[in-house]
Amino acid sequence: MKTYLQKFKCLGDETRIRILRLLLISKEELCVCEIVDALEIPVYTISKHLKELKNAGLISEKREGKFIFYSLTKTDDAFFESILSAVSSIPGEFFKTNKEALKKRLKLRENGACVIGMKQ
Amino acid sequence: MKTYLQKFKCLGDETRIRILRLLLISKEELCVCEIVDALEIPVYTISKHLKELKNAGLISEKREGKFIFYSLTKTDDAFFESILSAVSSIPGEFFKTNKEALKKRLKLRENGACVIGMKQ
DNA sequence: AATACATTTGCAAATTAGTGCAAATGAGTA
DNA sequence: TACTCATTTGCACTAATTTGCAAATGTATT
Repeated sequence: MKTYLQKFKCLGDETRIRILRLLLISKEELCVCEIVDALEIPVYTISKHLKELKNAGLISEKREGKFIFYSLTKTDDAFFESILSAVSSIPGEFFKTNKEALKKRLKLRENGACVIGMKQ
Repeated sequence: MKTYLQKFKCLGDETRIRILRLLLISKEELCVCEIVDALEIPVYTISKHLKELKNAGLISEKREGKFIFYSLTKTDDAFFESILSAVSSIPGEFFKTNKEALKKRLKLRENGACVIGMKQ
Protein backbone atom coordinates (compact mmCIF):
# COMPACT_ATOMS: atom_id res chain seq x y z
CA MET A 1 0.00 0.00 0.00
CA LYS A 2 2.84 2.31 0.93
CA THR A 3 4.19 2.24 -2.61
CA TYR A 4 0.87 3.43 -4.04
CA LEU A 5 0.59 6.21 -1.50
CA GLN A 6 4.15 7.26 -2.17
CA LYS A 7 3.41 7.59 -5.87
CA PHE A 8 0.31 9.67 -5.21
CA LYS A 9 2.19 11.85 -2.77
CA CYS A 10 4.80 12.48 -5.40
CA LEU A 11 2.12 13.77 -7.71
CA GLY A 12 0.91 16.28 -5.14
CA ASP A 13 3.77 18.66 -5.80
CA GLU A 14 3.84 21.10 -8.67
CA THR A 15 7.56 20.80 -9.39
CA ARG A 16 7.34 17.03 -9.57
CA ILE A 17 4.33 17.20 -11.87
CA ARG A 18 6.24 19.55 -14.14
CA ILE A 19 9.20 17.19 -14.21
CA LEU A 20 6.98 14.23 -15.08
CA ARG A 21 5.18 16.21 -17.73
CA LEU A 22 8.50 17.24 -19.24
CA LEU A 23 9.52 13.59 -19.45
CA LEU A 24 6.17 12.74 -20.99
CA ILE A 25 6.46 15.52 -23.56
CA SER A 26 9.99 14.78 -24.59
CA LYS A 27 9.43 11.04 -24.67
CA GLU A 28 13.10 10.57 -23.90
CA GLU A 29 15.53 10.86 -21.07
CA LEU A 30 16.49 14.29 -19.87
CA CYS A 31 19.62 15.51 -18.18
CA VAL A 32 19.25 17.32 -14.84
CA CYS A 33 20.58 20.55 -16.27
CA GLU A 34 18.04 20.39 -19.09
CA ILE A 35 15.23 20.03 -16.59
CA VAL A 36 16.61 22.90 -14.54
CA ASP A 37 16.72 25.15 -17.58
CA ALA A 38 13.27 24.17 -18.74
CA LEU A 39 11.65 24.76 -15.36
CA GLU A 40 13.81 27.62 -14.10
CA ILE A 41 13.98 26.20 -10.60
CA PRO A 42 17.23 25.87 -8.54
CA VAL A 43 19.31 22.74 -9.17
CA TYR A 44 19.19 21.53 -5.62
CA THR A 45 15.42 21.76 -5.55
CA ILE A 46 15.16 19.81 -8.78
CA SER A 47 17.67 17.32 -7.50
CA LYS A 48 15.68 16.65 -4.36
CA HIS A 49 12.46 16.22 -6.28
CA LEU A 50 14.15 13.88 -8.72
CA LYS A 51 15.26 11.81 -5.78
CA GLU A 52 11.71 11.55 -4.51
CA LEU A 53 10.39 10.60 -7.91
CA LYS A 54 13.07 7.96 -8.13
CA ASN A 55 12.33 6.62 -4.65
CA ALA A 56 8.70 6.36 -5.64
CA GLY A 57 9.74 4.31 -8.66
CA LEU A 58 8.31 6.80 -11.13
CA ILE A 59 11.56 7.63 -12.85
CA SER A 60 14.91 5.95 -13.39
CA GLU A 61 18.36 7.42 -13.64
CA LYS A 62 21.35 6.67 -15.79
CA ARG A 63 24.73 8.32 -15.62
CA GLU A 64 26.65 9.21 -18.77
CA GLY A 65 29.93 10.82 -17.95
CA LYS A 66 29.38 14.09 -16.18
CA PHE A 67 25.68 14.04 -16.83
CA ILE A 68 22.86 12.14 -15.20
CA PHE A 69 19.80 11.38 -17.26
CA TYR A 70 16.35 10.67 -15.96
CA SER A 71 13.49 8.95 -17.73
CA LEU A 72 10.06 7.59 -16.90
CA THR A 73 10.32 4.10 -15.50
CA LYS A 74 9.35 1.54 -18.09
CA THR A 75 6.59 -0.77 -16.91
CA ASP A 76 3.22 -2.10 -17.93
CA ASP A 77 1.71 -1.67 -14.49
CA ALA A 78 -1.93 -0.55 -14.71
CA PHE A 79 -1.63 1.76 -11.74
CA PHE A 80 1.40 3.51 -13.17
CA GLU A 81 -0.23 3.86 -16.57
CA SER A 82 -3.28 5.47 -15.00
CA ILE A 83 -1.36 8.08 -13.12
CA LEU A 84 0.72 8.93 -16.16
CA SER A 85 -2.49 9.24 -18.09
CA ALA A 86 -3.78 11.60 -15.41
CA VAL A 87 -0.67 13.75 -15.68
CA SER A 88 -1.13 13.81 -19.45
CA SER A 89 -4.70 14.96 -19.01
CA ILE A 90 -3.69 18.21 -17.36
CA PRO A 91 -4.23 20.95 -19.95
CA GLY A 92 -1.13 21.84 -21.94
CA GLU A 93 -1.47 25.56 -21.26
CA PHE A 94 0.05 25.12 -17.82
CA PHE A 95 3.24 23.78 -19.32
CA LYS A 96 3.54 25.97 -22.39
CA THR A 97 6.53 27.96 -21.18
CA ASN A 98 8.33 24.88 -19.88
CA LYS A 99 7.73 23.06 -23.11
CA GLU A 100 9.15 25.87 -25.21
CA ALA A 101 12.17 26.28 -22.96
CA LEU A 102 12.81 22.56 -23.17
CA LYS A 103 12.54 22.58 -26.93
CA LYS A 104 15.11 25.35 -27.16
CA ARG A 105 17.38 23.56 -24.75
CA LEU A 106 17.17 20.24 -26.58
CA LYS A 107 18.32 21.91 -29.79
CA LEU A 108 21.66 22.47 -28.09
CA ARG A 109 22.28 18.74 -27.82
CA GLU A 110 24.90 17.09 -29.98
CA ASN A 111 24.28 13.60 -31.31
CA GLY A 112 21.26 13.38 -29.07
CA ALA A 113 23.24 13.98 -25.89
CA CYS A 114 23.48 16.92 -23.55
CA VAL A 115 26.85 18.62 -23.94
CA ILE A 116 26.44 22.01 -22.35
CA GLY A 117 25.80 22.26 -18.66
CA MET A 118 23.91 24.68 -16.53
CA LYS A 119 23.12 28.24 -17.51
CA GLN A 120 25.14 29.61 -14.62
CA MET B 1 -3.20 23.89 -11.88
CA LYS B 2 -4.04 24.13 -8.21
CA THR B 3 -7.12 21.99 -8.66
CA TYR B 4 -5.10 19.17 -10.19
CA LEU B 5 -2.51 19.31 -7.43
CA GLN B 6 -5.22 19.34 -4.81
CA LYS B 7 -6.71 16.17 -6.24
CA PHE B 8 -3.34 14.44 -6.28
CA LYS B 9 -2.62 15.58 -2.74
CA CYS B 10 -5.88 14.11 -1.62
CA LEU B 11 -4.80 10.76 -3.00
CA GLY B 12 -1.62 10.81 -0.97
CA ASP B 13 -3.37 9.84 2.24
CA GLU B 14 -4.31 6.29 3.11
CA THR B 15 -7.60 7.13 4.80
CA ARG B 16 -8.76 9.14 1.82
CA ILE B 17 -7.78 6.37 -0.58
CA ARG B 18 -9.78 3.92 1.51
CA ILE B 19 -12.78 6.23 1.43
CA LEU B 20 -12.58 6.59 -2.34
CA ARG B 21 -12.13 2.89 -2.80
CA LEU B 22 -15.17 2.24 -0.65
CA LEU B 23 -17.22 4.55 -2.83
CA LEU B 24 -15.86 2.83 -5.93
CA ILE B 25 -16.68 -0.61 -4.55
CA SER B 26 -20.19 0.22 -3.41
CA LYS B 27 -21.00 2.16 -6.56
CA GLU B 28 -23.44 4.19 -4.53
CA GLU B 29 -23.55 6.90 -1.95
CA LEU B 30 -22.48 6.08 1.57
CA CYS B 31 -23.46 7.62 4.84
CA VAL B 32 -20.68 8.91 7.10
CA CYS B 33 -21.48 6.37 9.79
CA GLU B 34 -21.25 3.55 7.25
CA ILE B 35 -17.81 4.73 6.20
CA VAL B 36 -16.74 5.00 9.83
CA ASP B 37 -17.88 1.45 10.53
CA ALA B 38 -16.26 0.05 7.42
CA LEU B 39 -12.90 1.69 8.06
CA GLU B 40 -12.88 1.62 11.86
CA ILE B 41 -11.45 5.10 12.11
CA PRO B 42 -12.82 7.84 14.45
CA VAL B 43 -15.74 9.90 13.10
CA TYR B 44 -13.99 13.22 13.37
CA THR B 45 -11.04 11.92 11.39
CA ILE B 46 -13.32 10.60 8.66
CA SER B 47 -15.26 13.84 8.69
CA LYS B 48 -12.15 15.90 8.13
CA HIS B 49 -10.97 13.71 5.30
CA LEU B 50 -14.39 13.82 3.69
CA LYS B 51 -14.19 17.59 3.81
CA GLU B 52 -10.85 17.52 2.01
CA LEU B 53 -12.14 15.15 -0.63
CA LYS B 54 -15.13 17.40 -1.13
CA ASN B 55 -12.99 20.53 -1.37
CA ALA B 56 -10.91 18.78 -3.99
CA GLY B 57 -14.08 18.08 -5.94
CA LEU B 58 -13.66 14.33 -5.75
CA ILE B 59 -16.83 13.61 -3.84
CA SER B 60 -20.19 15.27 -3.35
CA GLU B 61 -22.47 15.35 -0.33
CA LYS B 62 -26.18 15.16 0.09
CA ARG B 63 -28.13 15.41 3.31
CA GLU B 64 -31.09 13.18 3.99
CA GLY B 65 -32.61 13.90 7.35
CA LYS B 66 -30.15 13.09 10.08
CA PHE B 67 -27.72 11.45 7.69
CA ILE B 68 -25.26 12.86 5.22
CA PHE B 69 -24.39 10.79 2.18
CA TYR B 70 -21.26 11.06 0.12
CA SER B 71 -20.67 9.83 -3.41
CA LEU B 72 -18.06 10.13 -6.11
CA THR B 73 -18.56 13.31 -8.08
CA LYS B 74 -20.17 12.57 -11.41
CA THR B 75 -18.16 13.92 -14.34
CA ASP B 76 -16.67 12.86 -17.61
CA ASP B 77 -13.40 14.67 -17.01
CA ALA B 78 -10.44 12.67 -18.35
CA PHE B 79 -8.20 13.61 -15.46
CA PHE B 80 -10.74 12.50 -12.89
CA GLU B 81 -11.38 9.25 -14.74
CA SER B 82 -7.67 8.48 -14.78
CA ILE B 83 -7.17 8.97 -11.08
CA LEU B 84 -10.21 6.88 -10.27
CA SER B 85 -8.83 4.23 -12.54
CA ALA B 86 -5.55 4.42 -10.63
CA VAL B 87 -7.35 3.96 -7.33
CA SER B 88 -9.17 0.99 -8.83
CA SER B 89 -5.87 -0.52 -9.88
CA ILE B 90 -4.62 -0.88 -6.33
CA PRO B 91 -4.85 -4.59 -5.49
CA GLY B 92 -8.05 -5.59 -3.69
CA GLU B 93 -6.21 -7.39 -0.90
CA PHE B 94 -5.49 -4.07 0.82
CA PHE B 95 -9.19 -3.37 1.14
CA LYS B 96 -10.49 -6.84 1.91
CA THR B 97 -11.39 -6.15 5.54
CA ASN B 98 -12.97 -2.79 4.72
CA LYS B 99 -14.97 -4.32 1.91
CA GLU B 100 -16.36 -7.06 4.12
CA ALA B 101 -17.19 -4.67 6.94
CA LEU B 102 -18.99 -2.43 4.47
CA LYS B 103 -20.97 -5.32 3.06
CA LYS B 104 -22.14 -6.28 6.53
CA ARG B 105 -23.01 -2.70 7.31
CA LEU B 106 -24.96 -2.18 4.11
CA LYS B 107 -27.16 -5.17 4.92
CA LEU B 108 -28.52 -3.16 7.83
CA ARG B 109 -30.02 -0.58 5.51
CA GLU B 110 -33.76 -0.38 5.04
CA ASN B 111 -35.18 0.51 1.63
CA GLY B 112 -31.67 1.34 0.49
CA ALA B 113 -31.13 3.95 3.16
CA CYS B 114 -29.04 4.05 6.28
CA VAL B 115 -31.27 3.85 9.34
CA ILE B 116 -28.98 2.90 12.19
CA GLY B 117 -26.30 5.31 13.28
CA MET B 118 -22.89 4.86 14.73
CA LYS B 119 -21.72 1.79 16.56
CA GLN B 120 -21.13 3.76 19.74
C1' DA C 1 47.28 15.90 -8.69
C1' DA C 2 44.69 20.02 -9.55
C1' DT C 3 40.86 22.15 -11.53
C1' DA C 4 36.23 22.47 -13.46
C1' DC C 5 31.72 21.43 -13.58
C1' DA C 6 27.19 18.49 -12.86
C1' DT C 7 24.77 16.82 -9.28
C1' DT C 8 23.69 15.51 -4.56
C1' DT C 9 23.49 16.03 0.45
C1' DG C 10 23.16 17.76 5.36
C1' DC C 11 21.24 20.84 8.13
C1' DA C 12 18.18 24.63 9.95
C1' DA C 13 14.08 27.40 9.22
C1' DA C 14 9.50 27.77 7.54
C1' DT C 15 5.36 25.74 6.16
C1' DT C 16 1.92 22.40 5.83
C1' DA C 17 -0.73 18.32 7.18
C1' DG C 18 -2.64 14.77 10.48
C1' DT C 19 -4.61 13.38 14.98
C1' DG C 20 -7.33 13.62 19.26
C1' DC C 21 -10.52 15.58 22.19
C1' DA C 22 -14.21 18.61 23.59
C1' DA C 23 -17.48 21.57 22.19
C1' DA C 24 -20.64 23.14 18.51
C1' DT C 25 -24.06 22.53 14.81
C1' DG C 26 -28.10 20.86 12.68
C1' DA C 27 -31.89 17.77 11.96
C1' DG C 28 -35.51 14.82 13.98
C1' DT C 29 -38.55 13.69 17.69
C1' DA C 30 -41.11 13.93 22.05
C1' DT D 1 -38.69 23.69 24.25
C1' DA D 2 -35.82 20.04 25.49
C1' DC D 3 -33.54 15.91 24.06
C1' DT D 4 -31.17 12.64 21.08
C1' DC D 5 -28.10 11.56 17.70
C1' DA D 6 -25.12 12.27 13.21
C1' DT D 7 -21.73 15.10 11.83
C1' DT D 8 -18.53 18.98 11.87
C1' DT D 9 -15.32 22.27 13.88
C1' DG D 10 -11.71 24.69 16.79
C1' DC D 11 -7.72 24.20 19.05
C1' DA D 12 -3.38 22.25 20.65
C1' DC D 13 0.05 19.10 19.53
C1' DT D 14 3.04 16.47 16.81
C1' DA D 15 4.87 14.82 12.59
C1' DA D 16 6.10 15.35 7.84
C1' DT D 17 7.48 18.30 3.78
C1' DT D 18 9.70 22.05 1.39
C1' DT D 19 13.27 25.32 0.71
C1' DG D 20 17.77 27.61 0.83
C1' DC D 21 22.47 27.62 1.33
C1' DA D 22 27.01 25.76 1.84
C1' DA D 23 29.62 21.95 1.56
C1' DA D 24 30.44 17.37 -0.43
C1' DT D 25 30.65 13.90 -4.26
C1' DG D 26 31.81 12.16 -8.56
C1' DT D 27 33.43 12.42 -13.19
C1' DA D 28 36.19 14.44 -16.79
C1' DT D 29 40.00 17.34 -18.31
C1' DT D 30 44.58 19.44 -18.06
